[in-house]
Amino acid sequence: MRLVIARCSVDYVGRLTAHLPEATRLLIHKADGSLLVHSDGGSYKPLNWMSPPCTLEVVELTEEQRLAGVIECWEVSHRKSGDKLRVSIFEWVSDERFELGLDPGLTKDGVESHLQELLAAQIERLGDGCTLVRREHMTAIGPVDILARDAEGAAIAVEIKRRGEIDGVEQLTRYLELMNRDPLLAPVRGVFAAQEIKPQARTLAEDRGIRCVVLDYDEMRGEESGELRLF
Amino acid sequence: MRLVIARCSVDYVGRLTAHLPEATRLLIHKADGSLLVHSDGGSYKPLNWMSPPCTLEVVELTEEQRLAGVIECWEVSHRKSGDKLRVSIFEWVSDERFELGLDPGLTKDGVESHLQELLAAQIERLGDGCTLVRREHMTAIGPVDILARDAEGAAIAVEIKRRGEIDGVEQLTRYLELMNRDPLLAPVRGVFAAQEIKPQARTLAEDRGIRCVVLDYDEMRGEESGELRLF
DNA sequence: GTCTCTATCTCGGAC
DNA sequence: GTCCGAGGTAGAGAC
Repeated sequence: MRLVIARCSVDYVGRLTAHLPEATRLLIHKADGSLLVHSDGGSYKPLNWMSPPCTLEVVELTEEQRLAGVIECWEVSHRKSGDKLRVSIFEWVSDERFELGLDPGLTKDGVESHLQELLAAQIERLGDGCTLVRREHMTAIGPVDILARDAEGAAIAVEIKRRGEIDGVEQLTRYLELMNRDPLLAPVRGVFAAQEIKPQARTLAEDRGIRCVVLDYDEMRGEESGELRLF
Repeated sequence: MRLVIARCSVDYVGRLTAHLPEATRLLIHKADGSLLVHSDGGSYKPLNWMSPPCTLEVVELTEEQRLAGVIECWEVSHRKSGDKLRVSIFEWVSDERFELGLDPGLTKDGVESHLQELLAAQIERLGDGCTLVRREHMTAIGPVDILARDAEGAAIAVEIKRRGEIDGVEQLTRYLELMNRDPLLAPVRGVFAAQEIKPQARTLAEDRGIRCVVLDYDEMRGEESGELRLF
């Protein structure tokens, strides 16, 4: 990894055109060839960048650049898309290299799949007498998160999100339309389950006869660990 | 901006739980308090991070940590959500500070708004005799990108995307449903215009009677500059 | 390879 | 502030 602090301007030409005026910034050139341009704020996302696979080339300065005060120019090109990042350097502040080695990487827990797991194990949260048919029930246009049956045996299709927004309702609507054409399943009712459901999404869902269920993640996790203690 | 290279492990507790095992990494502590943890690859997105507004605190080491070889421990807490990032440092490799100052920021060009501008100026691409009514025509659920009328005076609602995908068709469908309830506008036809239209989106659109129009950005830009030259 | 959906999405704009 | 839509979305997983 090469870390450079320099006064520079940056131009990107690719899926869009973008320009960064001259200022002092952090340039991170990673071992995989990628380049990140960071300012001292506006976290996480670089001001500009080039993703791997790409190559950095120090290019010859034109007379025009030299007169403008440029002392070095980098051209970072994406190997497939042809996108280009041009960094014009006006002043070096710092330039260092470090050997970091491979990173063991991040382990995560607590996302949508966990919610799905918990709801499958606590399917009665959909209503008394509900039973699980299966998780990831396949349809022609993709898997429905949970397929269940109510106390009377009628099918229920459940779409689970961490945050329930309009596109989740649309997704469930497409599944329901398709599943209701299957005489073995129809009629299928829809349930939109999420930790948090946005007002617009709730309105759209209820307008379409889809029931909204807010899931309490901590409570569900507590119930799971409580059950585990019984064994 | 403080740049640290250190052997460290990182734990995040917040919207999810995540852990990074001990390894040498780059820690970027920005002027706004945010912290980024980067490895030497997998560009753009940090392995872990904390967004502003947040505060970094050097916390007392427990006996357990000391025995495990930790020499310093940071706790970065988000001021509102309570999310926490804990960085346990085992070895310092480098530690430097730089004054970068405020960044003038990025200027962009070439996105959806420009496509909208161009299509408004070249509205005949929708068909001979078409006329522009207005851009960003407001409806109760949001603005329609372009409202136009065909040679016969019938209304046309246009949704513009850089890449036309299913959710864009759903969005236009919602607008059309609403607009067709308005006796002053109805009947309103839909046009889905994009630089590139995905097969699934095209199928869905045509199934709903929405016409698909592929926009050639370079050609439209050329026509614009060609017209400008005439003046 | 393609397509699809998630994301500690981030970011900006409107209300 | 909240809500909503766009993104050079990126990234993972299924087919």
